Amino acid sequence: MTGAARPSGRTGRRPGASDTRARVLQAARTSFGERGFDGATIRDIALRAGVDPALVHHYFGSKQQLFVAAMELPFDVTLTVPRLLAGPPEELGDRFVRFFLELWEAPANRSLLLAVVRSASTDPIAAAMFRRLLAEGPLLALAHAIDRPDATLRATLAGSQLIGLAMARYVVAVEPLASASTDVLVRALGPTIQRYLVGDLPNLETVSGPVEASRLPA
Amino acid sequence: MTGAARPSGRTGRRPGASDTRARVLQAARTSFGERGFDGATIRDIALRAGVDPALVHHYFGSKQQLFVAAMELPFDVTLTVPRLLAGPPEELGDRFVRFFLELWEAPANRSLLLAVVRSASTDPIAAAMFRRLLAEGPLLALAHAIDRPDATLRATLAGSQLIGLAMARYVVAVEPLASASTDVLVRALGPTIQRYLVGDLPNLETVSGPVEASRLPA
DNA sequence: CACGGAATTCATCAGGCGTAGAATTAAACG
DNA sequence: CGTTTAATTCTACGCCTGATGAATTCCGTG
Repeated sequence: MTGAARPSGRTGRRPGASDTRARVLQAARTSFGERGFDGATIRDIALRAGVDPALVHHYFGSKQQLFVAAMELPFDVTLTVPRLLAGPPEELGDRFVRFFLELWEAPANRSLLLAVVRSASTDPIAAAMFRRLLAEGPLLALAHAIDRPDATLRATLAGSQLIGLAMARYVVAVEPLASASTDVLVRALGPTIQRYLVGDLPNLETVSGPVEASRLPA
Repeated sequence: MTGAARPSGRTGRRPGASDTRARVLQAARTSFGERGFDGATIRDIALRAGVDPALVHHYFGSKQQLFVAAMELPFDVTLTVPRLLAGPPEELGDRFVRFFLELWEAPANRSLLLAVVRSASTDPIAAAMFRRLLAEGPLLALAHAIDRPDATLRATLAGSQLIGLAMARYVVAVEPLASASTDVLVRALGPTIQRYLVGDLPNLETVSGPVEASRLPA
């Protein structure tokens, strides 16, 4: 335990160094992660950080700005792309699923990711983050690196499966998915991701024929 | 347009027959669908129904009870199971994906389904509905009808892919998934669902060996 | 040691929320 | 026609929310 840090009782600046800003950010991630953007309250976040609610505003301005600040990813996702591409190409799906699960299993990331997913359903800014993670993150980079047609569609297809896994396993905790081991999930989902990214997706546009032609501007 | 039905202005019972209850339910579905349980307000629902907010309480008691009443499925899902089992077994995945998409594309169901998904992230009752739809709905019935091991895991795996599709396509509208045609999606997701339900999922429990044994009570 | 600026709290505001009860009107029933 | 019952609105309470501005205490610099 970090020792729940109650409000100071006395007014004015506290003696000693201050990691308050970081504590507020962590409290925000926890609260947003548990209740989503709308459900979380500045008062609750301040309480968890052991701080007066007004201080949160002093640091971050508004609830939205606090959310944006708290949702900054603590690492660079693009760095993971080469690591995923290394290794046998036919196991790429497995590697990605494992990477995705390790991301979620780490407690440091967990509440942040939960917060984005929980909030994306109702908050437009969170929805934009969500869309960016799913459609412009490492999935798209991978899909482009593998040089097959329909890269963006492939990336979002894979993303949809992974988001569904996150929803079922972490957000609403559907059994037996929620308690399944990482290995089981890799074996179950790996081939799916593999097929979406590099496999044959039959006739994705051929059938609807003239549609694309008419979509082109003159 | 249904002709936005403003509040009557005069107090007391209105002359003529009254479809108010149904209009409130429909307004509730729309509002819950757009903003989720927390985001929707009784005042907004009443406004859409052209009615005083107090009437909503008079009919349904509380916001939670209104939600439950509004989320009643307008059809019997179990009836669809035999229809899905009929036809070539190797196309079962395709049929299910098509069935799922038709469900969502119908405007009558759309807002209701959106409401459940949007609310499941934060409201426990909605989360329970969500879990029930995903783990006890037609997917589980199908998985049991096909007689292979790990039926519940198979059902939730398929469910996770479909929920992910719903999130990406309908809730946050990730392109190009949101604009993809039904046919494209059936061709892309059909084989995934097929594999989850009836395919070979290698070594799902063999590896972790003693785990289940020790889980059994004496 | 003096002083400016940063950190922290207090008190408070205006607004929206779910909910409750009383009052009013129309329909249903005998 | 009289009475009961259902439908509808009005008014309002109490609570919680995000936000603001002034007051207090400490740190850092000269």
